[in-house]
Amino acid sequence: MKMTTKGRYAVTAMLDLALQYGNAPTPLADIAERQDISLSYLEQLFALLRRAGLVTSTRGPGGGYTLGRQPDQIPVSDVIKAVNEQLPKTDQSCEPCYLSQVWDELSNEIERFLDSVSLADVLESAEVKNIAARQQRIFIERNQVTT
Amino acid sequence: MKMTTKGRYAVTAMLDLALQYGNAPTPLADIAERQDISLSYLEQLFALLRRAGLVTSTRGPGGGYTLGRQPDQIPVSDVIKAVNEQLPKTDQSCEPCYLSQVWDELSNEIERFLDSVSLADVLESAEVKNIAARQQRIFIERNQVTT
DNA sequence: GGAATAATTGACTGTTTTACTGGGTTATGT
DNA sequence: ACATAACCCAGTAAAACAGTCAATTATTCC
Repeated sequence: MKMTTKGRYAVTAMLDLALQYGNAPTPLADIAERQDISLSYLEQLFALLRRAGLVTSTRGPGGGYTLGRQPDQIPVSDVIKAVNEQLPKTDQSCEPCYLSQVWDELSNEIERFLDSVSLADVLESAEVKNIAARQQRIFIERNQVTT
Repeated sequence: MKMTTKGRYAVTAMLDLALQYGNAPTPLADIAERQDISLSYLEQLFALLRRAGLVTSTRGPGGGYTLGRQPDQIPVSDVIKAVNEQLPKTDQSCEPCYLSQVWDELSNEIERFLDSVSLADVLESAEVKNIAARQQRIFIERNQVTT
């Protein structure tokens, strides 16, 4: 799981869309102004988000973008992965450097956390910590069995 | 909390050092070979790590680097922050874009998680999930009070 | 049909970060 | 003295980031 400012832009824009959910499609120009992001940069990001099926588009006047699913059905991790998508992930052939794999485990732990947090969750800011707690209750159970 | 490959390099190298903890100082050349990282790049990273007090150095033959503290006293977050340290964090003057702040909360949640995971924890790979669980038990309590 | 809207596409630019190369100097143990 | 290894610095190719600009296409509204 990569955490960069690019992912931050994408998530912020998606949160904006989530706030408009249920209303008419939102033009990128509106998001650009509200979130202070360059319109053309948003276009790039939304091309990726659309390819990932996270948003649907409507052209013409009154058109714009809409969330592809309900805000509570879109994990933050999906948004981040959509804009970061680089495939060269697993480098085999590296026998002695299992330490990199140890790092990967840590990274996966974070990914699992973001898997469990939806856009709707994030919007109810105070709620975020509850989600963390709820999701980690699963960890506890998992470890009570394993350990 | 920024998660990049740079941080991954740094953490991997520090984990290598953690494995040698208690022995003689480890030359960067050894780490470079074992972890397949460019020596000069390691030098750059260790300059930052040393400035952060995470490692101590010994010059001359038989010299090298040693962890500044015990492996269980060094959180992963410290390592990542040490090599990423860029100060321009808080951009005030942005009144309407509270959505960015919402993202920050999420980012902080991850940072808190990595605060609670030490190098020693990471090494006992299986242990990582236990840490996650333990740390989140605190969240639960925190939220039981708050909610 | 014509005009405005807004997505879609693509090429192109400047800046920053990444990851690395290579050179040197300084300290230190043998 | 000499080898070792940290330290320091200058440069650099490639990538990622963030944005600009222009053109095209689909749609709605008049």
